[in-house]
Amino acid sequence: MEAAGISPEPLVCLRARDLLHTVIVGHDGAAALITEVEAYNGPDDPASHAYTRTPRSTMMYGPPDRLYVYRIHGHHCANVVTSPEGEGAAVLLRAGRIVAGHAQARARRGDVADHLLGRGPGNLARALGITMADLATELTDPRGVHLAGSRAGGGPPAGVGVGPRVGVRLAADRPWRFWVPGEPSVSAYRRHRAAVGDDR
DNA sequence: GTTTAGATCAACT
DNA sequence: GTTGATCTAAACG
Repeated sequence: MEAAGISPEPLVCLRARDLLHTVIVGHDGAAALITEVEAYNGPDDPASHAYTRTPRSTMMYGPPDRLYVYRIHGHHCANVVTSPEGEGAAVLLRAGRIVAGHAQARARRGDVADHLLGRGPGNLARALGITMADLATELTDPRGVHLAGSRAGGGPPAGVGVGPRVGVRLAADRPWRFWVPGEPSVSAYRRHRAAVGDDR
């Protein structure tokens, strides 16, 4: 019997919330205020690449504040490893508002409206110039792609939107997506066509 | 065995 | 028209 058991959010969700309204600096001066993220909880999350442990996913089990990049549909997606060594949790950067280097971002993305430059994980990565070459980048090292030390959006967001992750097939109902309400750069929810929930 | 490159198609703008 | 923690297949060790 579930005694009013609202399952507590894993730590990675708190880290995901923390990343909102922080700035990620990409290549050639392009930078984005993070407005939408998703949490992936390693071995306890069927939707995570770390669910099966391989030489590749081992990187996610490594030290935090490193960049995990993967390809999908010919695009790249950027994740931040957030957990201490051994846990394999990471946060997908789903959207951001370009706050610097608009010209560079637009050169890579094409001539689109500002709020569309970093809308969606593939677009955000492209706007920032992130590719597989940036895999395992130290996000604390200002020489390359990195996270700004502190929030530059005027502080933490007033409220945070919460909902299920976009486009995942497995564990589709876990509300581990977080976004800044009112941000036009946040993408709409799209459920996977063959989405499957958890059995627990 | 694992990893990267490309593609498909429902949902979105 | 555009996008994407899916999917298949080719490349690699």
